[in-house]
Amino acid sequence: MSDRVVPPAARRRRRPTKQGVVLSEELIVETAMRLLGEHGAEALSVRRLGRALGADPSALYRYFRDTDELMLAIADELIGRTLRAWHPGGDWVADLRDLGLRMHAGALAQPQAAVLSSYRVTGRAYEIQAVETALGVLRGAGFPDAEAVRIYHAFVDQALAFGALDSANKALPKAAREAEAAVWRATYARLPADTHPHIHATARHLVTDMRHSSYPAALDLFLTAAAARLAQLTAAEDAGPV
Amino acid sequence: MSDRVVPPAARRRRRPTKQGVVLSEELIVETAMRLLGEHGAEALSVRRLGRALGADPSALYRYFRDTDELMLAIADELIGRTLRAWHPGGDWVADLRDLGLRMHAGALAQPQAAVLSSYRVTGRAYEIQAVETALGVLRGAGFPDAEAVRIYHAFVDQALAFGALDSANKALPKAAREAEAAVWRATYARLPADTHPHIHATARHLVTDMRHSSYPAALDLFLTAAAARLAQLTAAEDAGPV
DNA sequence: TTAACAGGTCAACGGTGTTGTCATAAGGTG
DNA sequence: CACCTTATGACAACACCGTTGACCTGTTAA
Repeated sequence: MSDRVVPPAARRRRRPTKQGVVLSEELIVETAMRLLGEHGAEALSVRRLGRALGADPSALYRYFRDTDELMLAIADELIGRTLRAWHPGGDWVADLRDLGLRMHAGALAQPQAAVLSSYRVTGRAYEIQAVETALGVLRGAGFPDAEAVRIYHAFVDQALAFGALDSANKALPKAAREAEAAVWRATYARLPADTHPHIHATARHLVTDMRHSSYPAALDLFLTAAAARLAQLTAAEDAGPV
Repeated sequence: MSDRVVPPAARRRRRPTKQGVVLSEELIVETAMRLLGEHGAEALSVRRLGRALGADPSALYRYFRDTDELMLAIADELIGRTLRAWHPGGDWVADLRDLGLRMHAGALAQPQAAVLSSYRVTGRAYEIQAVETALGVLRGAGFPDAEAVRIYHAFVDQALAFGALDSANKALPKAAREAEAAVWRATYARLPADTHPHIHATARHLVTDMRHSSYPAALDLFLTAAAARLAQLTAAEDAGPV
């Protein structure tokens, strides 16, 4: 039964469900995102989504082949939102910092979509647009092509990787997340100085620091190093022959 | 029934299962990792694990409170393997680079386990040992406590995040991975210069560069920035009052 | 030798994604 | 307007999943 899903363009009849709701791809994605936002990652299941929509769970399979396809639709919408909100201003370091933070925040806004989509190359419109723009920022800053690609690659993977890591953590059941916070307070903060001198000495910092994402710090280190690299490259160019 | 799990130290009787297997925490973790490696993440369930062990699924609950605790045990074993192979030599930059590359390689060696465990704080023995050692390297290098924790946090999260990202990609079904490579060759490399000038200009580099992990590059940028930060800190200290 | 009990087994519960089948309302056609 | 086709929603069932309470039995300490 592989022809269960009808391509969106071919949809014409919109029979309402028993409860009077007229389904559509958009409505389903929208409702799924609302469920995720309101009740967390574990609240999203085909059955719950069906209930929230006022439709039989199996009706969703007329719109998405499986849950994975639904996740990708959510992820795609996410990329679009991030990109639409970003407006480069001319300072390449500031622009990249802004883009990175927006990608990270966008991932955290829909953690479980981010977890599933971060490591995929879609080749779709929004992604291409993002690559083009980011590369433009780096080349405009003065990076030679090969270097621009290297920096771009590291930058985007870092944003995606941290986005996924922090999203995965955020998507954890509440009990597990609280247990992790407790580990820092109850286990690490109580290790004695004689067996674990370094943890003991920094325990206070560990408890406060490990609660938050390290992405902003990592991003700033990244941008610092990238700027240094650019300075180094242009200096070599100025000194050398044409 | 919260006393279902008996602490490992208190275990004494080891009744074999119906099929003659003598269970243990180690055997369960080992078997779980083998299942992950052989049949992918979706092959790991309590019931399948029980079958693979030759025991009733519910027997596992004598060793782990729930599946989450089992995941943490797997994560810790992964850390342990990496840690045992790492021997710091005194140069903090070289040591951290080596540790980062080993963590990344360790994740790729067990991609399925890495994907599931990278974002967990276990509070178990190996993890504690890893935190202690890495903090020691940074404090030994001269970072003040708060800064050592910040750098440590960014470093370890970066290694885990890239490890998970690249693992997830590696664990993709073969067809999907090939499709992704094709996207760079067939879609990105063919975009015309007038609509996508930056992608067009760097297409050659994109095709070759995006195939590989960007972690080594990101790690080197990270270490460069960290070293610069240390120099800056010690310079300020030398200049200022005692 | 025996009594306690750790630990393996069984059966059941309420959840999950998914699919084969059926019924029916929407929409085109005459 | 009536008729026919068919898209699409509903239903029921399947095979899983994690988890738990009750039971049973081999191991071990006394």
